[in-house]
Amino acid sequence: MEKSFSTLARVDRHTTIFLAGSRATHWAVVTTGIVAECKISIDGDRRLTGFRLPGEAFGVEIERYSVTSEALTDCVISLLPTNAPAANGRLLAAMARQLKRVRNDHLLTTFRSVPERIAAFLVDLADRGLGDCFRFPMARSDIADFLGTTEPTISRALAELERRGAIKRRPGGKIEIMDRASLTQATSGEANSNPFNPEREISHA
Amino acid sequence: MEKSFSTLARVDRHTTIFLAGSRATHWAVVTTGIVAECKISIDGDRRLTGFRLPGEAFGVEIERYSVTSEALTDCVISLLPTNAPAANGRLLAAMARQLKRVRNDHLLTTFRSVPERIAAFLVDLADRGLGDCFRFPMARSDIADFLGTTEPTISRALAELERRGAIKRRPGGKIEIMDRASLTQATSGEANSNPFNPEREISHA
DNA sequence: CGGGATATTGAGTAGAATCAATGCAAGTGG
DNA sequence: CCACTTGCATTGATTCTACTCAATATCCCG
Repeated sequence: MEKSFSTLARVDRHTTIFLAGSRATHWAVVTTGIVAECKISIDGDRRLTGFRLPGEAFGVEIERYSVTSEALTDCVISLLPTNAPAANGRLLAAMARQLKRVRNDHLLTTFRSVPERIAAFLVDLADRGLGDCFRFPMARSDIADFLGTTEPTISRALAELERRGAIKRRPGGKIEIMDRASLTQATSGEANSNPFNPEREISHA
Repeated sequence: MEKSFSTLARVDRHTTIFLAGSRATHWAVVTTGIVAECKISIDGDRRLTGFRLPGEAFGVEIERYSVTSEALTDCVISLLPTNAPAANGRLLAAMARQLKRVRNDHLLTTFRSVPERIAAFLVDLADRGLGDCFRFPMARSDIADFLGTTEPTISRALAELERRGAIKRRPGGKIEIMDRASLTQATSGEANSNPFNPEREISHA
């Protein structure tokens, strides 16, 4: 793999990194912190469409950004130019991965009940590198925004999942996944691994 | 624009065109008919993630397809090879458009109430070439599947929108958009055009 | 040890799902 | 050519999930 020109940048919490509608000159990879992709309506309503964890890309578009990328925590990101002919194949590969990720984000929000969505979200985060015992790296309000629900309902859903023995709440706000099967079958009623994913993403560029 | 090798294919209703998980050798553009992208779980649960109308592309991926593409009606599609080095820029452009479309599909499903989602969906279809008076090109059950609701609820939502004067049901199952503003403000509470779209897609390859 | 933000719990209610029945339209065979 | 069948859409009655508004608890930081 050839070396391409990337620059590291430090970004404060709540900073807009790429603005929807503006020219897509760069794309980026999260080094540390959490970035959210979102749409913001005229009246200030914000809708999160996905989270980007360390190692994941965002802003992978041509022409103009279709979503706003915002740092949910203090972040370090790696910026790459969109128009670098030498790295064209790389942009294509990144965009293909991005497409799969966006589809996955979408899928997580399609489950009918909130406990199902939370369960799927937990498994997704675990598989994306957080492991089986972690603290949510983003606020409840952000999760609620992404999953199309509210903070109280998230709390209740977590309580419900704990009652079922699927998870356990640990001190420090940590959540441990105790019974993966019961979490994934909460999302399908039958199968014992995420039934919608033909193959899991293994690595990131 | 250079000529690229595409082949036309006729596809019967309910046929799977690309299967999630299989090798992505081709992508395609709908010529006539309606194609749906969906995820299918082990237990047969189907979840539609988006509709592709004439002129729109689907299956634009590398390596493997992450969703299944299925003909909802009898279709004619135009197939293009994924690995055609001469048309690499074309694939990138198609994928970038696809990414925007998938994001838009996702966004349509994020509105909290069903009337909001239906309203946004109506405006979206109108803007994607169906105009202001059309018959839904797909079954109610497919719309329900896509919008995360049920057929009865769709009927009620349409009745509600008609009561508000936003739409009018015409003979032959047609629906006419009477008051676009009231439809779009049903999706935000304030603004008078889709508040989430920084720019509308104008053309297709 | 306070104080502010964040998270959980509680009571009441609204919206949508469910189950079931009816309406409607197009196609088929007698 | 009309009755029947079949698939699709709408309407109705009930149940239940999850939202809302509010209060309380917990965590983290100075």
